[in-house]
Amino acid sequence: MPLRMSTLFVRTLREEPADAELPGHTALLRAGYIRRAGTGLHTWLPLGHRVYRRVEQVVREEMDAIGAQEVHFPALLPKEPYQATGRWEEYGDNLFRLRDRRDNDYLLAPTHEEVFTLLVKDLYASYKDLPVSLYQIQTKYRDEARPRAGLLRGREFVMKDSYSFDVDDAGLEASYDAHRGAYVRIFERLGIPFVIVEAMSGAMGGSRSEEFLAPTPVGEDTFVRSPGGYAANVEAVTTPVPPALPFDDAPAAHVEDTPATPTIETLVAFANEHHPRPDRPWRPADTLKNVVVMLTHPDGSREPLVVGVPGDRDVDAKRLAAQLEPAEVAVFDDDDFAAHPHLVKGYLGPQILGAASETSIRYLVDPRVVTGTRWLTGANAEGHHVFDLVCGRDFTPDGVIEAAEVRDGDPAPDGSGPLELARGIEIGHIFQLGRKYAEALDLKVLDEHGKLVTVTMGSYGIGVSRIVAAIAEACVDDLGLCWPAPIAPARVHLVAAGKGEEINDTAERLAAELEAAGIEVLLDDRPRVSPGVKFKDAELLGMPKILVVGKRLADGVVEVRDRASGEREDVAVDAVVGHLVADASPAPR
RNA sequence: CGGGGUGUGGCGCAGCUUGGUAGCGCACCUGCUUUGGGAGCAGGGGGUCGUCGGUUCGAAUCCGGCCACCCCGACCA
Repeated sequence: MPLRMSTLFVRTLREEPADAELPGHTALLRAGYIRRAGTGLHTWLPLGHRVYRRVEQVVREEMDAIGAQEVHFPALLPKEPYQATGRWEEYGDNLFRLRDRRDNDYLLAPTHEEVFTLLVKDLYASYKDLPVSLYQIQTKYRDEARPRAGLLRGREFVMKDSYSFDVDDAGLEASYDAHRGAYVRIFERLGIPFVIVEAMSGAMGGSRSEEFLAPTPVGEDTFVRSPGGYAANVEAVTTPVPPALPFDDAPAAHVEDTPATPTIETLVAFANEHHPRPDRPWRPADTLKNVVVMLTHPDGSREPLVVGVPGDRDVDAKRLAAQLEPAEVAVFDDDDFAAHPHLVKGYLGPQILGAASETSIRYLVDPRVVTGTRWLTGANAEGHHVFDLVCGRDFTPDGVIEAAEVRDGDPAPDGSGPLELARGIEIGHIFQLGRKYAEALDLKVLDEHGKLVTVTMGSYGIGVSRIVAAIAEACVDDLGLCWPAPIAPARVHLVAAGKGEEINDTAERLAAELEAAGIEVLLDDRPRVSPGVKFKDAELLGMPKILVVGKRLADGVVEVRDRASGEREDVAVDAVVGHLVADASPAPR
């Protein structure tokens, strides 16, 4: 049975809702696929839910195909498992917490590592039971500080999350690869363009990790790629380490008066005027910029940290935060400076920094700051800087940190060429959790020698509702939506344009024949609606093909339009079903 | 959590400065006309003006509190 516009629960909007956010989100609202129910909350209407269910089904089929088994947990969970892993605290305000009538704490789960781990622990005790992969398609909740971008960052969203359980690293590797393959097939089937990038494992802990991103300018994630095939989330980009330099002939470090030079810009200008270099002017890259932040560790303790980067680069707050997780990073405010009088704002230098120093403040530097590099940097006194401070001679950092901003043109870490920055929507994330959760929750099995071993886990997520939004953003144009065939609510939007029994009867007959041939049809059978309105709605709703039965029927001809390309062709009415069936079949090779 | 803005039928907005019992477009209902690019005419239904309090003979309009929502930033699948 075709879907009928005359009875479909939908109302298209001519105007853009005031709270529409992105082009695709606007189109979904205008086309009547979704309704906003509150901040970060959306209702799926029949058309939208149809698309959503198709995405879900593709995901389900490919998960089943790698032998993963579907389960379903409650979204509402007691806090205890999350306390055991520390995430009841770590998740902070982003966790929806609630209390029952007996004052017990609960949460609306943002993700389900803990309960999956405990489930396997409850039922399995032997290496013979492993490996096993379990998944669910479940509504997740995050109390986002600022929900935005329509469906892309809501407070409620649907995620497919799966978890693999293996006895050893080789097993985990195989489970990870199986999921990776399934994800590639899922996104290919959905017809959504994607790139796979190296990622940070983030708040989940763990090691190997990759993200699947749908490239689009409206994406919230920044990633890089090189001509040679390197691709990474900007948070995960590593900096090639230059070789150490000899410094035997370097002059001794010397402190100079540099009044009123609290910024790199003022410092470089002053140095060029009063202490010019013999070979070339001073440049920001010659300076070592030291940024102090305040860390708050999960146990609540606070620690100042200084990060040194070449002065021509800013610290990227996201990269810094990703490196320091699970600690929280905050700017060092005036009160903090007052409490640490050694730290002179604008004139920080490494001489008094480092775990072994008088202040014992941890000092981490950019990987470009290698032994033998020579710097112009703060002298820890108002209006003073030190010149020719040599790394490895005059100061020794406590370690390196990837916190400096990444720029277009920076070299890829694997030597595959200059990096290009781009934006994308994260639609999938796979990573090897390792034993973090198994250890925290004591998931162990007996191995073949009768010895207890801790299970190693992988965690794999796909944002199901987010994919619908990502595809809408990827496919939207001035006229409206345009779905890839595999997830479109119907393959053909059949417009009965004009009045007359013959037009209506023919439209009805073609709809029935197409459905009988396995082609889903959305039939615009609304009486007394002008052709113009039907055309606009057809374009807005975005079925891949629009079939118009109208005035040319008198000549035995109907019109087939391709929504994506806009191409139109006249087809004999008797041939059009065969034409559309052939179009829907896979191309012969 | 900082900064800015907005709350008026289902949707988009005007009215507020200068208080006098609510209006326009879209959508919806009825009738006639129209029918290949969001039709025309006529008639009609639908709003405690976010909320609580204050000022006033009288408040959508002025004053105060609260709430909600949007944008930019900080933070995150």
